[in-house]
Amino acid sequence: MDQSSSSSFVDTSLDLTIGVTRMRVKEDSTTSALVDELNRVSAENKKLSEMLTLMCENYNVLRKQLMEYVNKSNNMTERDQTSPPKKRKSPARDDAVSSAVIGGVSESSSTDQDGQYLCKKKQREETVVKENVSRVYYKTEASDTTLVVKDGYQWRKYGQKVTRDNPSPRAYFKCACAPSCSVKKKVQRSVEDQSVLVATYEGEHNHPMPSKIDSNNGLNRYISLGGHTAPAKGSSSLAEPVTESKKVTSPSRMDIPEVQKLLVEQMACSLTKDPNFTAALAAAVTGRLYQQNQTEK
DNA sequence: CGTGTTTGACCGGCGC
DNA sequence: GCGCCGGTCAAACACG
Repeated sequence: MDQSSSSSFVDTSLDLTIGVTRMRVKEDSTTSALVDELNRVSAENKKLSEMLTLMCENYNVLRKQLMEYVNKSNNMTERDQTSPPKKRKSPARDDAVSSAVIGGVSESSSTDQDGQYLCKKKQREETVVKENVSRVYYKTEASDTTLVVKDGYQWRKYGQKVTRDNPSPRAYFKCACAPSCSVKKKVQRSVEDQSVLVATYEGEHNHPMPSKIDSNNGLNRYISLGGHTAPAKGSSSLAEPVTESKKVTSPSRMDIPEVQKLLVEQMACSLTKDPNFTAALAAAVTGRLYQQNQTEK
């Protein structure tokens, strides 16, 4: 994963204050100076665009590799599971779990997510075959204390527990769409990021999706990896129903341009949340306006 | 009153 | 065998 390391640390910071200081020194600057400044900014913008493009390409390559890896691993562990889920316990819970990644959130992987809990589990369960389990990350407001994930299906909550590895309570849901459907899901906040809900789905729905609720919600954004999906920032834990039909082995349904578009949105969102960036941007804008006023007089 | 949620009790697996 | 812990049950409760 050399490419990721090289692309993940691309410095996209803009030194927007340079123009301001220069403008104050050269209050009587000519139009050519302005053009030079404009050219410089344009060049920098172009450079940043190229870097972003490179980053997107690297991201796509990594994504492709991950999907291939997930497909390969699931071909070996899945599809021979015919026995229904046990009533009580399914010990091999997390082995075949692959995770979705939320754009803008540093959800590295399921191994980082669960930390030592997963490490301990994996030590004794590496060879155990398991049922169809998927994990989905939902970005929510940190202040939102509800563990409700609207993913298109109807769920009935049947329990809640505080687990040892996570101070946040874990909610247990059963599919309420059909009595014969034994799909369960567990929803718990991420240890690392309280604004992220981790929903673990067990089993497969043996019925169609009841409704297309929330499908008209344009705020729903997902970046899927290896058959898992996750909403983007500001989606308020609403999920597109179509994502539920996906399984671990299914490839991403999102087109590459769509992913790139979302990536850009996530980066923009991250930048706008950076106080240093907004301060620098404000200084640059005010400086530019000041300069324009000076030149017009 | 019906339906969904909450929450304490209980069950069973697992490690020591 | 015992205790811990995750998962489930079911009575109590809330709400429309």
